[in-house]
Amino acid sequence: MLKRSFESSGRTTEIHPPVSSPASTKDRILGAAEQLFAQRGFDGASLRQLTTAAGVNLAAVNYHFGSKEKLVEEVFRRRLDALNARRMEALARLGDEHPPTLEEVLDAYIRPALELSHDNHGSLFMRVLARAFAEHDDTLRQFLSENYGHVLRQFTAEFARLLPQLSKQELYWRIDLVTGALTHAMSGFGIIQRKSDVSEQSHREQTVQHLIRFAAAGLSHP
Amino acid sequence: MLKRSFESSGRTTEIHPPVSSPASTKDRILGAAEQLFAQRGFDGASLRQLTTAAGVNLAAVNYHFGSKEKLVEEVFRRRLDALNARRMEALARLGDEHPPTLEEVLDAYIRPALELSHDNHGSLFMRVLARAFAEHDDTLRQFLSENYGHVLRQFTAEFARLLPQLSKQELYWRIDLVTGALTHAMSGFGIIQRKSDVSEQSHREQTVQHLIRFAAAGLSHP
DNA sequence: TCTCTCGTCAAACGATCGTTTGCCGCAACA
DNA sequence: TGTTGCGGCAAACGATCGTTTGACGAGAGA
Repeated sequence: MLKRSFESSGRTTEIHPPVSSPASTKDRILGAAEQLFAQRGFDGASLRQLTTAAGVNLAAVNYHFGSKEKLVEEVFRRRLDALNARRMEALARLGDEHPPTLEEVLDAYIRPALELSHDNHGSLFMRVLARAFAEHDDTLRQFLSENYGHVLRQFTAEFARLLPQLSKQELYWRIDLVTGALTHAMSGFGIIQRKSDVSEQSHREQTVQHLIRFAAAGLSHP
Repeated sequence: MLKRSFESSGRTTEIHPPVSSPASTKDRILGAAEQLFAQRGFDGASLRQLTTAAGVNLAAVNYHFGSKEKLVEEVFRRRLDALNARRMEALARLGDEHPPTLEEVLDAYIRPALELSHDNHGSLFMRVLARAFAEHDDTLRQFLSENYGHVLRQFTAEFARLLPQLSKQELYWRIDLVTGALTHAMSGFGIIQRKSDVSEQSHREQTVQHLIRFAAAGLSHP
């Protein structure tokens, strides 16, 4: 019957994701979609598998999201809105006292992503993100560029200020390589085994430091 | 009717790929498959699109390769056999006179891949490879590990010898990050625009040096 | 109480998928 | 000159895909 448009899909009524105890149909779909998209890809996961896993009717996806493609976008939006907001906050907080160092800027970029990838379902989402990078789907790339391009531009400007010796072309090159390394690592290829004698938190801190030092070396080498 | 097994598929009669002027049906399929897999993914490219592009009958794929999955493997095998052979040759050639440097080992690993990615269809194949990394398809990963794992192990051993200060865990970590960066870059994300005033060859040489220095910095930073 | 909207549901739609079938023509070989 | 087997072809197979439909019940508002 009535189909709610993508832009007005309840974003005023519920600011934060699930919270409600049994989880709404929309949130159950989003959760199952994230998991199945990560495991089998956007095309590989069918709406029938997805709705069965979520315990909802097949038609629910088209009713609540309009189409499978819109569902994909919503999966991204739900995570990336929070992720990039935290990145921007962290970056803004840096300039308060002194000009930030390269490692501090990298920390602002990397730490929110790593915290997300250590969430309950966050690591699944990082795989989804890696898939999106590998698939040269223009529609999805345009969506990402339009909605979150300003974050990358802001960080790029910061890197350019910190690495004035690099030409624009060189800088873009290195940022691209760093992006590839981080995406690859955080999508779960990097088998970051936590030893049983270190806490979850200290392990994460070690990983953050590891990634930051690698990225800093790749960006600033002579 | 008769279906030739995967292992004996004419690898004795024609050592090198196409060469024959109008190209055999098998090679036309392989070429079209490489292109379409790169553009639309393994699932996204249908056998009908593929055989139409190749100018062959729909049934030809199952006749010559047995199944779509076997075709995927053959696409990989055709490129990776040559690629990894050249890598191993380059690595073996290094030890002749003096113990190799880190940059020389990286050169042996990177240069063959970059030359492939600048080939006619080679760059398409690097995209296929990036997709394979992103898709956590166990069958495909096992195939890659079984057939080309020894190459990665050989280079890893060389890196371990050159970077004795790193723990095993640290070394694996860094190799993984470098792998992600190189895969990402060479699959065509890195927009390596060649300026019109430099030759193709000198541009490639610059790119090789760029990647080597980035990888060396990431591997050996304190 | 009547009406209308919303969410859910089973069922079906047409399209497309990978694979299989049976037939045909050509070339090699006896 | 028959026979045999390989490769190509159109056509169809059953399965699965994303999407749409129409009916049904619960709940809010008049």
